[in-house]
Amino acid sequence: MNSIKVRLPQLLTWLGKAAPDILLLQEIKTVEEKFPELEIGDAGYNCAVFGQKTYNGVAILSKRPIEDINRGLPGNVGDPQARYIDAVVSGVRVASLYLPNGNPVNTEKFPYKLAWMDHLVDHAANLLANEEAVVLGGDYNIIPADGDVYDPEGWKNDALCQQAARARFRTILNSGYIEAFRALHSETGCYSFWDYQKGRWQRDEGLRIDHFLLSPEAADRLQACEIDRDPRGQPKASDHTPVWCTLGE
DNA sequence: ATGGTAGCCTTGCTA
Repeated sequence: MNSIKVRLPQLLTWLGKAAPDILLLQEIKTVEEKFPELEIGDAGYNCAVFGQKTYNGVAILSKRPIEDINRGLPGNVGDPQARYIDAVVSGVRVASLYLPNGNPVNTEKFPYKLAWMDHLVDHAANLLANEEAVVLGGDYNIIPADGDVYDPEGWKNDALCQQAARARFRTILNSGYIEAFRALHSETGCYSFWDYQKGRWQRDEGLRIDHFLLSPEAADRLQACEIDRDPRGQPKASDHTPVWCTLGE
């Protein structure tokens, strides 16, 4: 979302219109003490926040009570970056994650991304053992396939397209998760992010990097998954736009 | 033409 402080009005507008039961936020760019819990509470939502000054920061908003909150990616001890929070809402384990970008590839940022993904692979597999509905949602900074980027050739060397990163993403899928949007849609050219620069939004030159991964118990309940492009076209928009999914009983 | 925009505070770094 690129700053909760700047985009609180847009967030409240969207909450009022879309009225989701749960909202997963990434890149709030602030600490828990400065998170606008009062305003969001007035809108009818509880908050669970794992914040950080300046960069990163994730949160879960929910109409229903948020239970068993866990801050930080289990197993990734000592990680100074706030990129993962999970909790239980209405019996569903829900995670909001902000996977490292990894660019430039020839710096320490890329191995940090891969190491973070290795922990996510392990944690996702561990969650499957509980045989509960699990939804791992957020900014994965992974372009799963060439149909998910406007210029695959131009992006092939970017960290978001690297084989090593895509392979780890597929490992999670192979372990038993489905990627909700792709499970329900075969069409390409559907994007969740458009860079601020070079008129990418106006040209519809985007990336699909925001995903929901669902355990079998959640996948059985999946009814719909869509991208709401409307907020990206509004004034002072985030460079990401909301992706949503619905689970039945 | 190694550009361009946005947000944070570290007026450079991250995306």
